Amino acid sequence: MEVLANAAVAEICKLVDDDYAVFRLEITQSRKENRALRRKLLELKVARERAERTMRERVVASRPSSVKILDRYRGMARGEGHTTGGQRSFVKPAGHNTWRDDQPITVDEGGGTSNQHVIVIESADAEATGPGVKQERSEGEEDPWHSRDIQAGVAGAPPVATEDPTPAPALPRTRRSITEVSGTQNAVLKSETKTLTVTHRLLNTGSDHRSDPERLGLGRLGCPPAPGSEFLPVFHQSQRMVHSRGDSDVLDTGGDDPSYSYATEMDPGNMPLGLETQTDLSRGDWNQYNSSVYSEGRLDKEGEVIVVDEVTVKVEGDAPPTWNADSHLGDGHSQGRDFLDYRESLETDLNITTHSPLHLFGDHDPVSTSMGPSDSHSHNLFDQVLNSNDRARVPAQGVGATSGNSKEKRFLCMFCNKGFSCLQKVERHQRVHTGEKPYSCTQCEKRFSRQDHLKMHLKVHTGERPFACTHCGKRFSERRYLRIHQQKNHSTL
DNA sequence: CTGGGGATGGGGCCC
DNA sequence: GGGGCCCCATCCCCA
Repeated sequence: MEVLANAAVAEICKLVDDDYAVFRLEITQSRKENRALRRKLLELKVARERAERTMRERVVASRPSSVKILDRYRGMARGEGHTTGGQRSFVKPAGHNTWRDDQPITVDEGGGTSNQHVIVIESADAEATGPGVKQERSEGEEDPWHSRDIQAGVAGAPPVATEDPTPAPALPRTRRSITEVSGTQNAVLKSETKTLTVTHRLLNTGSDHRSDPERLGLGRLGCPPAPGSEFLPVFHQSQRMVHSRGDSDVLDTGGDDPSYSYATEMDPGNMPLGLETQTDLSRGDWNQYNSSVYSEGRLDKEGEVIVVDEVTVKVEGDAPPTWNADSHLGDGHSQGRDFLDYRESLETDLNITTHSPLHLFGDHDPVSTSMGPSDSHSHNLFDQVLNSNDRARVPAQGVGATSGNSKEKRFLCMFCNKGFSCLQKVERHQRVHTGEKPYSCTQCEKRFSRQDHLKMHLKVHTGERPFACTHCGKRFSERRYLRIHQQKNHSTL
């Protein structure tokens, strides 16, 4: 037994290491690409400045009245600017000859300095060149994989994002950038700036559906259409605990934070940027695992493919993460720390509108499943999800989860694609996958995913047996027991 | 093996 | 429409 366990652990570790190596390779490639882009940008800038200078001299010679304007522009380009318009320039950090990943990019805007954070999620076929995360750094960030903060702009005004006016070119490599500037003026910059590219395919259930949000019916970042009805994959994150007893379960770190409870559905018209965070989480190597998970769900409803390839993540701020993967990871797997930290950085910002259930899958590292809420339970989340999928899939194969025979089931579980008629149901259902058990018994600390289950459980403590047999007087805690009892013992009566 | 009982997931109804 | 609740089915454990 022990030998088997050790062998299993060794295999798991090997898988982790392999995946980590792949991931690191992708990171490296992405960084290289990012550096190249930065260099290119710098060259363009220099060339433009030179051209402007030339033009300025020419204008000075002909129209002295233009000097002021051009000087102003020039100054702006150097980062001294006082522009109020759309012209912005990057200021190359002093002392560096080339752009590096960790260099801040200062966006001079209106005399203030803003941080420029852009993440572009490009189509999945970029995988051919290595599905990497090309991260653009901003001030205060030390390492892209430790980039802690993704703010979806939930609080306050909705995030303003401007898509690149030029329509995304057709495949194979569509790219769209949405730039947000977190700074004094919260202005929106178009992405003539550098972009951070994240390759991702979310919920690609296998078909070769490409990543045109419009085609997918996402609008800007919305919900994909589905044949016959609106299918809304629901991303859900609910509160951790309702009746917290302060137990030490590793996954209750978010329990006391009221803001930890939120649920979001991908709404075509109101798609918060949190979605992007979500999608970002599952990019890269996760796809490997995701595909296996989602393909299970796909068995139910072939053709109901949800693909989100191009989404944008807003990165800003310096808010520290509230949940550290360190506390959830055993030692000996620190190789994946960066990986996990990055993931956590995307997840733990409480302002993120949506919360990726994928984080519960973690990477396809079974060891990491200990991060799941079900850690304290008899089986890990990995098994739980798969088993749950199997279970949930059964009824869906019948009439079809979205066939709408009785009631239109337009809310799709993003884990298994199972359809539900209302949002609460799918949120409730998704706890099967996430392992969330927000309802805790105050008597025995047992937890439940549903309130009614907790209520039922409480009868164990109270000894409540409200259902009495009218024939023999025997009492039962649930009606079903009474019915079974009566069928067996009093069926002839 | 069987029955009782706890846990859990889905569907439906009511407010 | 959402939340709460109930009913039902199923799985599992245990005596």
